[in-house]
Amino acid sequence: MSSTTACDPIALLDERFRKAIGVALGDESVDADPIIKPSGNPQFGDFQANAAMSLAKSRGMNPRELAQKIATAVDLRGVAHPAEVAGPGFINVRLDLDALGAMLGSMDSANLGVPLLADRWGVTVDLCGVNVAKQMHVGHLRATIIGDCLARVFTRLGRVVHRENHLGDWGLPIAMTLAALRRAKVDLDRLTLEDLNVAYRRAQAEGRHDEAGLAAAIATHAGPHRVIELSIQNDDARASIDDAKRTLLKLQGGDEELRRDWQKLIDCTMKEVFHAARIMNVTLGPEHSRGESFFRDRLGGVVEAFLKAGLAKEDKGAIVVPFSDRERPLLIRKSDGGFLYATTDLAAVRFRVQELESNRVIYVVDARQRDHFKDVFDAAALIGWDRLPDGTQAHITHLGFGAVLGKDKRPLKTRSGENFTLMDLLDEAVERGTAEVTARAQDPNAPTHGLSAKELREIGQAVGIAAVKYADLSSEVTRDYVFDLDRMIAFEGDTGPYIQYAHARISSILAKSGVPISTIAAAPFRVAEPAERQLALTLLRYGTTVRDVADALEPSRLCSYLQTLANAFNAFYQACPVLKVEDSGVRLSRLRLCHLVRRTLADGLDLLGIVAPERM
RNA sequence: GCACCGCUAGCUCAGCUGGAUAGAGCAUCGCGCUUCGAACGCGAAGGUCGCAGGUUCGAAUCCUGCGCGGUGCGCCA
Repeated sequence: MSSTTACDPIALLDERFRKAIGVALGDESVDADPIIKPSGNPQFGDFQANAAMSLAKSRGMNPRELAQKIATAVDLRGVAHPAEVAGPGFINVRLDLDALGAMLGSMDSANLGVPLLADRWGVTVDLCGVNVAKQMHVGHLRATIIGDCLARVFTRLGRVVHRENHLGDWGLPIAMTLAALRRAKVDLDRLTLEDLNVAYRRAQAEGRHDEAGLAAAIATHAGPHRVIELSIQNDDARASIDDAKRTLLKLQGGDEELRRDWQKLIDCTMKEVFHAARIMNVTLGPEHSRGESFFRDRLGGVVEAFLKAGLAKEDKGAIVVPFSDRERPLLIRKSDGGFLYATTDLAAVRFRVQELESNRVIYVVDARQRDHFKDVFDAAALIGWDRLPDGTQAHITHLGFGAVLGKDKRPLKTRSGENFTLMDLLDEAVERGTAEVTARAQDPNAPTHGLSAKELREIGQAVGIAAVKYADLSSEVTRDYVFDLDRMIAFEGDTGPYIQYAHARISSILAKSGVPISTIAAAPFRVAEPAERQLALTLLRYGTTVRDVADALEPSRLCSYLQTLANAFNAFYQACPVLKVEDSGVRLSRLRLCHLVRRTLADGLDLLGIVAPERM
């Protein structure tokens, strides 16, 4: 028995029932999934095996009879009470108290029952995805914290993780902004992100001129938005576009002065990105930045490789990669010889798989780019860039998250009517969190009473940011994102602060007990009360939950788990006295349960990138 | 025109390879602190799971069609 199954009742029961099914069907070589699940209702026990019904169906047997055979054959000695058959063929299992205690003891180790995945290859997570010269908006919140969470989870599972912040730092838009700033003779050393953002938008507006693009958009039934967008143009654009193109050529040519100015735009942008990352408790620094410019010398090679492999062809002066199963090809070189973001993305796929040696690449990017990534990934597969040097197949996934809109389905606005930026959201969250914490600290009985304003603000930030991050991470990634500040920064119910609160309560109990941790950690578990049992069973699901989050790329499962655990603790705490209970054995057992819950909550919150204060 | 995503309680959402009576939170109505932290717990009420067929012992879940909403669709990124 591995250290993981030692504290995972489902894995243990799976093993036992697998054998029993072979025996019951009279064929020892049968290896069918017993389908072990937690019981939906405590009256049916702790777990159920649901395999008998489907197995009986495919073999033309009576489901209840087969269930009975399996229940008789299964060896649950030292694990659970005898299995019972119910309903159309459910097999119910109730764990033995000693076994439950032993499993808890096994979980109460350094890794909390989280399995280590032995895999020498890396996992690359494409996250954040900011554009130079643009303010971060609430959409970047998702790309940043979902990516950060997954990176933490894979790291926790023992994988080597590469965080890749694929900056939009190259190409015509940046050149346009740079050219516009230079024309306006703006002092780039005193640049603010707001100046940059304004210049970016103005440059974009000025540069909208694209007759060829418009014709193509109409001819290929492009969406109405695109057609309208391309239609609103004027001839003045020609001049600024030309200026931008000249600037881009000089920049690409290595012009020293231009290169320095370009770097100033990046520095100005990233300063705020890293600031936001610190506030959000996201692990993201300069070492994770690898922008489009990094790949600029590889773009020609990408096109050549496709041409050489016979996978690309010329079409109307451009180079495209056609697909057999759809009309739309992937454009990798424009008719004017320039490259596109598809070219860059192909270079990045190749780099991530073959140079970073990742057999798992996850793109946490807006769902609207689904078609684009499908094309890029398919093209990469055609040419074999989805395989590591030794031939190992890499799994490349676009984790597309939904649009971020207000209740009115329009872009978010602040009270003053400006665009709602990420910093606006974070500032508001920290402010409200601090106000909440400060208000509660006024109570003389509050554990936070008497803390300094600085301390209260630190806690307030942790609480406010937890509210925002939890609200985002707890809903299904792929769904559209309906943004409501008041609900997002809520502190009651199904929220991040609810989980933090449980953690703080436990920290307080443990401190108040005066019992050394070493004594607590050595106490035998004595799980008797229903609320204790429920809490114990919930605890034991932690390891598989973390693994499931990585498999499914769904942070919301971890949120849901932690919410259930905190809830089970609160119910337990209500029903079972800890410090006040007479029996010292029970008291120590409950303290150890508290300690294990605290560690699990802290670990889980950390995987979400949420700080768990001792007091709040 | 084609493709993709979504539709579950008044609101916001869970629902894990099809399983027992579809679950939370918010809001509403009750109950519980001379305090092991009430940012909590217990209970009540609230649902033709978009609609219609189909598959089967069993469907919110799988298949088909339709409706509504959103998004995307070659020289921007």
